Amino acid sequence: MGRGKIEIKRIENSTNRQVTFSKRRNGIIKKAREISVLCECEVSLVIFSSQGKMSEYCSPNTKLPKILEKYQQNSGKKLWEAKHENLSAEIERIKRENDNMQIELRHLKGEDLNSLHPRELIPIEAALQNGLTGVREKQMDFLKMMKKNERLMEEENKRLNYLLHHQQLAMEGSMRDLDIGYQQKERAYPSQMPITFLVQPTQPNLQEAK
Amino acid sequence: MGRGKIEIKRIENSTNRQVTFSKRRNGIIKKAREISVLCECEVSLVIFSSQGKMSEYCSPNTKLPKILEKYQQNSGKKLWEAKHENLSAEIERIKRENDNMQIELRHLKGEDLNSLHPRELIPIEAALQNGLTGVREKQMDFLKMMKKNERLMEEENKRLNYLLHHQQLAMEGSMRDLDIGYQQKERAYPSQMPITFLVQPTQPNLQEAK
DNA sequence: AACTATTAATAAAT
DNA sequence: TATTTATTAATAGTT
Repeated sequence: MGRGKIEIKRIENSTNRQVTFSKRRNGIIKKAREISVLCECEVSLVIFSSQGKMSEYCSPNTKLPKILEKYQQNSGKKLWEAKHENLSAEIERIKRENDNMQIELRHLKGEDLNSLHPRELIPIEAALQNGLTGVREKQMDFLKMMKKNERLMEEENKRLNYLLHHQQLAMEGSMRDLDIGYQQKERAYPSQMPITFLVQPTQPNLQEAK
Repeated sequence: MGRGKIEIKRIENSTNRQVTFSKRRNGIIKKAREISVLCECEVSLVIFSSQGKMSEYCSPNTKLPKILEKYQQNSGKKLWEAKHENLSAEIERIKRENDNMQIELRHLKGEDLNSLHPRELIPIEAALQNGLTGVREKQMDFLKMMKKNERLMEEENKRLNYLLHHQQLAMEGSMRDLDIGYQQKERAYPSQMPITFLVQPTQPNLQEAK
């Protein structure tokens, strides 16, 4: 059709090819729309020109993903399924793992025990006993550490008390040399205890052991 | 084109529509092939008839997935990416769940306790104590049930013993009436115990309670 | 981008 | 369903 018949092979003249592309692209898109309307069918048409420009037609009331889904089912070809299969398999694997842990957890919490054989209770009991021992050991560790810290704090306290007391004695001595009246007023407060209580030992290390 | 002009709207006559579909489908596929050859472009055409039959054309040296990949890039539309993202998100979610359970399990098993604050040990200890109580309760239940079954079996045994004994006495009675000499020979074996031991009570139900 | 001679597609008939 | 044919539609080459 046209002023002359043409062979169906690549059009060498670039401009010509470009023009023909434009005309035929419009033609084929029109045809696609026509068949979809006339015959109530789903059509998906995607064209990339040699310059990479995209044109598309998709029949109304239809979305490309839907058509592609059907395409996969019909052709048995994998478009993106392969990518998804990996992910789906991964999900399955993790879910199974999850379920197993869930069951184990429930058993350890004393739930769903009726489904178990008496034999199966034994390792669970052992694990619980073991865990309890571990937790209590850890608690004892903490207790010991706290006691140790307390002891250290007491000693530090004593040491600071001692230092303070001596410092005060020294200060009182030098003040007495400067102003006897003022010093006497100060002396009305018992000096040792209040000052000592203001001293805070550094935060004891509760995470000592690893 | 044809014997008359037609309006572009659904062809109501089913046969006609079918015929037109067939002709135009061939036509559009031919056009698709022609433009792809003449103009060196990539074409993907998928058609589903109203009966659900699929036809397709894909330009040579091209695969549909490749075209669709380009389609996604060009259109910005998500064909399968959305699904992909959903699956990935799902995986993340389950993995997090998984990790949490793993940690809980390890703690219950007395592992990785050093990372915990002493405060956090308390609920763990409680859960373990609770679980242990549950498991031991269940074990006690089984024990009780077994003892009960044993008692039932003993009683059944006694009953069967009693019945057997009486039956034997009855048999001996009637045999004595028939043949005194033969019967005396039989009497040489003590009859009660061996026969009784051959009686097996029916399988006791170990899964009684729910 | 518009025109038009010519081919191609196809609607209706067979 | 396939073929034929009259007619319309598409388009190659031209302007």
